[in-house]
Amino acid sequence: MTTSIAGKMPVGFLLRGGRFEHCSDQSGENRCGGKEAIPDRQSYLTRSNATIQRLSAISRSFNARATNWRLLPNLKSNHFPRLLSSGRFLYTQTSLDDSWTNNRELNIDLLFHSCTKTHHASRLHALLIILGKIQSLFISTRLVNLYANLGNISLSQQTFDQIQNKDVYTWNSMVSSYVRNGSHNDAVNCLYKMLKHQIKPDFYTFPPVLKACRDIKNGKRIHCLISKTGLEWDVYVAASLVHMYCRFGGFDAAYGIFTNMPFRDMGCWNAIISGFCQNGKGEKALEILNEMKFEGIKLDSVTVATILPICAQMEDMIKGRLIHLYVIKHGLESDLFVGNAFINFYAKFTELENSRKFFDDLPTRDLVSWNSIISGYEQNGNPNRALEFFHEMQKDGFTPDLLTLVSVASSIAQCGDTRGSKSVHGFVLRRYWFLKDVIIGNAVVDMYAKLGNVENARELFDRIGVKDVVSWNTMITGYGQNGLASEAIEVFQKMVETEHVTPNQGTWASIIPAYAHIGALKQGQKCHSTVLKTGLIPDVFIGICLIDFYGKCGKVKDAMSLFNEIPKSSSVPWNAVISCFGIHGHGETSLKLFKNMTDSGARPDSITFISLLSACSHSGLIEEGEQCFKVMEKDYGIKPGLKHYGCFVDLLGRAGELQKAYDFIKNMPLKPDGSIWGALLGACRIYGNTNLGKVVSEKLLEIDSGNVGYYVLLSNIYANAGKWEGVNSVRLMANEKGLKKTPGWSSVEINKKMEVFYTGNYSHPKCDEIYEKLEELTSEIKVVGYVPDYSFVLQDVEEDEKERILMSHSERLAIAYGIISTPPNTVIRIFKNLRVCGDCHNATKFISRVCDREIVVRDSNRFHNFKDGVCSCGDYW
DNA sequence: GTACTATTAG
Repeated sequence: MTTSIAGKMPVGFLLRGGRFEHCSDQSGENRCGGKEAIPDRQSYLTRSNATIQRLSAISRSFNARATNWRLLPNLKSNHFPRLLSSGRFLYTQTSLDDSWTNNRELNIDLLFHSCTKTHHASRLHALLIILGKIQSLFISTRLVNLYANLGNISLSQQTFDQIQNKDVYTWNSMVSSYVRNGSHNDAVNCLYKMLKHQIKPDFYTFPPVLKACRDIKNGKRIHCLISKTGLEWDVYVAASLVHMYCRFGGFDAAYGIFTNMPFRDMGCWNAIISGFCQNGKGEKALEILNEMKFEGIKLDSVTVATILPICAQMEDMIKGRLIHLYVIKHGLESDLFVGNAFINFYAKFTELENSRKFFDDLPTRDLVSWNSIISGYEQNGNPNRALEFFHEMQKDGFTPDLLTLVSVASSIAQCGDTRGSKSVHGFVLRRYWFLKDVIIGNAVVDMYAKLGNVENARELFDRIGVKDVVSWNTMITGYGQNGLASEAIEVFQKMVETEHVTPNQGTWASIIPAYAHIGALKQGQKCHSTVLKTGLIPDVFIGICLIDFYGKCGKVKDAMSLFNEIPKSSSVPWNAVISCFGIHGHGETSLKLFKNMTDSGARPDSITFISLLSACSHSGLIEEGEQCFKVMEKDYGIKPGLKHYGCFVDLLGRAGELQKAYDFIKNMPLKPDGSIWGALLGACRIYGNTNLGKVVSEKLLEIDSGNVGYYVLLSNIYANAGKWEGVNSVRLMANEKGLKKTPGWSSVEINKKMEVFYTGNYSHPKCDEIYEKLEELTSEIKVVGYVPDYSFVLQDVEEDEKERILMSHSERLAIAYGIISTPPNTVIRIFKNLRVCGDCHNATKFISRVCDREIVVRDSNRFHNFKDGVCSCGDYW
């Protein structure tokens, strides 16, 4: 907590109307709002009698049976501790009891140790004044330290100011109090004040001051001062100097001091190692570690705790394991810092059993241990276990901190626990943590977004005062993952306009998928060029996003050349490129890539097989698909999930194997969900199988009666067969349920701007021109053989009305607009949110021929490349 | 004096 905030908060105790109350605790809640000062020794000493009487009154109210005491020395053992206690002071109470009953001197040391809140300290402060102990320089200095340790720098400073004849020890305490509470400038100024008072700094003074230096200039100035006092080669001071230089990138200076030191203890070695580690010189740190070993010096717990995160960062599992052996050999396993470091180390390598072992074996645990194990489980996809640890931790008496809640928020999101999310939000809100650090704000925004609650996410996002890059990225991703690409783009644009934030790799990895989603080729390409300019490639993350992006925008070649550039250490780039060829109907290429993948040693995962199966399905590769399905579990140990079954049903269905698909569903070990029956229903529509369609739709409406898509499909089937009563009854059913059809829309990118068209919409400014063009096109294509297929019109109306309905389908509007707004020979790229209508598919083939244009349509399912009157995917939409 | 935890992204 900074001075300015703490300074505004009245903290301490009040003697008001016989009530002894504290008005504030560490959380900064101000309960009485009155002005407050720290206990003033003079007034207490002169008014001590009155005070004692008041104290006795209060004590009586604490303990009704106690009446016979007036003066301090006559206090009964069970009264006075009560005065100091506030529920958590049990330890003190017993120790005081002891001192009192045995007529011994108060154990002040114990009292100091028992203070865990500012108001405890204030009461102790009062007690010390009453007992006259405050005159002791030693005790008053301890109070300065105590307040600082409890995070109350303003009381610490006030206590310090009241001390007369301060010695070095007092000044040193004040300096380090400032540093501990983040008041860096105050610390440095305190040193200068101390010099002004002609107090000579000693080797306890400089280390904290060096820690407080915020820039190299200040650091060098302090270095000069140190040289003048002749303390330069003190081990503590020198180690601090080394660390200070490292912090500002002065590695040579640091190493220079280090090598010139006449004597080096463990701390010095650790200081330079940690200095290098924390400032991005992990390799150099490991070199020094070797040097150290060469000199026969053994690592201690600090060295281990410093070096382990570097091993994790450099993905050097082996080095970590060697250190583990070393630790066992030298009995450092039960060290708290070492244990915590290992919990994190193993969690990073997904070896939770090892993390768990360290956690279980720790003789004492601290908050970091709990946070580490919670985040370990959370990061490794076991949010339930993480939450169990969270509860266990509280049972164990630990108060969660901000970082605990970061992990908890993510766990709650992973569990899909909407109610829990509100609790998390409230928990953080009540503690004012949103003001303390952006991290927690970002985590909660992300939690809401992951739970699909974008409104709450946005509201909180807007409230975050100082947003950092991650805040923006989180919001962009949140929108993107909830299918709200245009909102994501809007946030991104706002971000670009905001000063002090520059997009980083995370930003690109969030915005590029949004552009991919709506097929905004030009805007995505602009991102790509910006990325190249900023030199962020070959970042694997962005590379993969771009592969996916180019794939979805129909630029298979670009996707492939990017794929060739990036490292392929995991399955993810492979998955991206396999699915890219899959959606374009190049199933064979996908299969070939899969072979390359396994040859290269990359391990396929469940997503690989989803991409692969859907690739087979898009290309009608039944046998290959069946083979994939078999191999998946047998050779790679991946249990097929619902998505895999869905792809496979789709594969059989598209190939016309309706009965086979139906039998397959009936025999599958998992309970089929809507998407699986939906795939079969889609196939029934393609092959006009009304009977099976009816059976399947009954199953579907049992499981998922709220999904409009299925009603639409079923009514499609009826309409196809000319059974208009069926169409009407389905429509009636859907209406009864209050379901509305998802409006179909298509977009086309003109001049780097996305234009969106809704089916049957006449509101576009160029509407007349568009319809004019469409009428012209329709008559032109009719000449070359286009026959409208009215089965795609679900309304039972006259033929010319049906033609008008087909013409106003969003994809056709977008194509017509594309043709009138772009120069000849330009490729027209359309994106449609639903599946392309079959008649539109047919019409587009003819349009591509009469206009001599290449038209690429990406719908919710796949790609359709139209050129010279043919479509790359045949007549199969 | 030196040490262990940190959110987003396919």
